[in-house]
Amino acid sequence: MSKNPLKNIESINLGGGHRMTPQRRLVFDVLMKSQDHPTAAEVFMRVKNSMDSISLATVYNCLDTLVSAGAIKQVNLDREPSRYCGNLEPHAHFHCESCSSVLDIELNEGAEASKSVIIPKGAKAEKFEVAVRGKCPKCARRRN
Amino acid sequence: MSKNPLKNIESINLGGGHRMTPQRRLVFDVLMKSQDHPTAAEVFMRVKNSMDSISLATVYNCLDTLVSAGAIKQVNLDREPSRYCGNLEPHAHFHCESCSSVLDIELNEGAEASKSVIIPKGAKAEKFEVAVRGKCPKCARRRN
DNA sequence: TTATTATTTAGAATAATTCTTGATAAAAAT
DNA sequence: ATTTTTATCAAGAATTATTCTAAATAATAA
Repeated sequence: MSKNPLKNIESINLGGGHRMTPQRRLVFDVLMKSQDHPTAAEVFMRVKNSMDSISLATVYNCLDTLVSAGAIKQVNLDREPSRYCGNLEPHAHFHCESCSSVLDIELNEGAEASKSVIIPKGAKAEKFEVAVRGKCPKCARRRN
Repeated sequence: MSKNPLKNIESINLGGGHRMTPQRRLVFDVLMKSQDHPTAAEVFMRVKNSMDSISLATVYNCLDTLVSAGAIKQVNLDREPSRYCGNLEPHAHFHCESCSSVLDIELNEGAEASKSVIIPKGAKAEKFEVAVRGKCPKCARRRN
């Protein structure tokens, strides 16, 4: 189960007249239940179990809406399909170069990523993102 | 001019029987002369000035070969087209959310990004990447 | 109710990138 | 020097993730 301070979907304010719909609820629930970082296509397959009539376009729409509302996170690594993440706690991502899986990794208190770079004069830094690439525990063990 | 320890293209070993060709040389030269981080399409346009017959597919091929050889870097931010970077010095990227430009930013000695995250037991971290998002000096000034 | 606005769906469209194929060129072998 | 092998190039087709379009449906507001 992902760490998400939103007790449930009902507490999400989608904003701007957006409605909470069965489709959005299901997409959100799937992400809350997911340990991995599914792509839109994977979310689609999982949601289809509960609602066979849902379309891939709707899954994309729902994911976009939930990302905009700050209810979930979108994770982009390299040129691979976007992945989605229900963990709203600040964290970074570990990207396995062997199996392409994505793992959440914890941030070290007191060693913020923001301290590791020198922001150019006049620029306004808003978000810092750390991505680690390598071999996940499973793949490292198999030494492939 | 990008910081690149390779004096010139001739010193690049492409490896595995790969040849240094006029097209690869030109693509490399364009990146050496670029301050920005051009996309493949932009590299294509710039290279076309020197060699009108070159094709976009060839530019993609050359970029891939040069990236594999370690002569240039590929920079992927969000789902935007890949950008290419002739700066081989360790550095991070600042991504402007207003104009989509990409700036190289320096790393702070002694505050390595690797210290900011906790690598899972058993995983082998190979590369650390810091990306900063915000407004570049130009866009921050215009407050848009 | 009626009018307005948001949502869903299926499929078409888009765009970056990769793949395919035949032609060309360079390198290696004879 | 030819022949053979291998690598490269170019044009365009194919792929794939994602977005867009348009019509149907549903929810909300008037």
